[in-house]
Amino acid sequence: MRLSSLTDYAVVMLAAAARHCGGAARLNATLLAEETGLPLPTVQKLVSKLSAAGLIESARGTGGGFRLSRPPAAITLAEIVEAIEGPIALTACVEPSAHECAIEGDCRVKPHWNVVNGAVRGALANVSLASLSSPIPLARGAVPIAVETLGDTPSPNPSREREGNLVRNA
Amino acid sequence: MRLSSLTDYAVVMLAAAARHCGGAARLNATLLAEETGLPLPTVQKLVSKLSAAGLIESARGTGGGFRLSRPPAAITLAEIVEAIEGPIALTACVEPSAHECAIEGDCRVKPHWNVVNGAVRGALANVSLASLSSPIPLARGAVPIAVETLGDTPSPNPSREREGNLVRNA
DNA sequence: TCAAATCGGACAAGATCGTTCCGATTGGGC
DNA sequence: GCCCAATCGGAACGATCTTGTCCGATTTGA
Repeated sequence: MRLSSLTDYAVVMLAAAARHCGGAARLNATLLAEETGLPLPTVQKLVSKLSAAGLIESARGTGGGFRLSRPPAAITLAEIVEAIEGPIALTACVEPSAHECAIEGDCRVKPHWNVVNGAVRGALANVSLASLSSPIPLARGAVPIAVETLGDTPSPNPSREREGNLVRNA
Repeated sequence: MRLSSLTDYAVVMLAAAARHCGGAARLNATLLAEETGLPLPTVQKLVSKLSAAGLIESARGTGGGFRLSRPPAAITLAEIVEAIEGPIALTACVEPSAHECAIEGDCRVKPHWNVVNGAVRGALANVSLASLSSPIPLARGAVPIAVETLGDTPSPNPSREREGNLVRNA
């Protein structure tokens, strides 16, 4: 239930790019690497994936670089996640490709996964890059926030630590 | 953005348990392993985690077994996910433990992650185990389904295949 | 006292993730 | 018209995590 680190980095990088004249100016990977604190090769890889997904337009050669292909308000978090990690699919069931789940027709759980998957994707699609780069977090009315029993479960398996993440500035 | 396989198996296992007299009868791991097609050691590991999380009550010794500690309608999908994978945290930012994200106070993206994380968790908390084991998927009114631009992005990186999943019956 | 069943830890195999390096391509300067 | 510099793009490597399995310890009923 965690996004990959690359997705996290991509959000930070795109948010930084959105603050540069709303994506109108042309940026290069070196500049953004210095600004965000991410390693340059990592930024380059992100640029590759985001360009392949159509979220940014890149130009090669001297003085080249890239810029957002759309205004930040028209880019959703769901698109960023899908650009880096592929289609949003909580389980193998909801992916369109064929899977060898025995007695797929009789599975009573499978139909529900599509609903849950759509709900999760909707939560991500409600967040735009523009709101992500704004200084104050505005709780959108369309996003349901349900954190009722968050302090009940006292960290079932606290052995799941991953401290080795890259230091980043944003 | 994908749940682990063990979480998928836990849902299948609990849904099968819920269908046994609503969790009133006492079950054992061997019976459920045969019924779901999951390997017995995997079911045993799941029973351990779910018992530690308080979702099921287990009794040792001859004639022992386990049963749901609550009615299926009172167990949510979010709780199952947290029991197996730990707290729901899309990024390292939203976890309560301290992280060395440089200039955390100046990060403009971090506050938004809490909102997004709550929305995703809310989508999972709206699904109960009872609805998960019902034959017909009822789209709950509280769950926002937004799949507007699902066919636009033509599978950015289709190399993400994971076919080696266990065959399961549900 | 024995048998049945859970509980906990340990282990190897596999896949995935993150990083780094190097080649291909393009545009400007001479 | 040619060369050089700067950049994107793809491939490969190592590290880390997850997964699946097994075995011994503990507990309870017959």
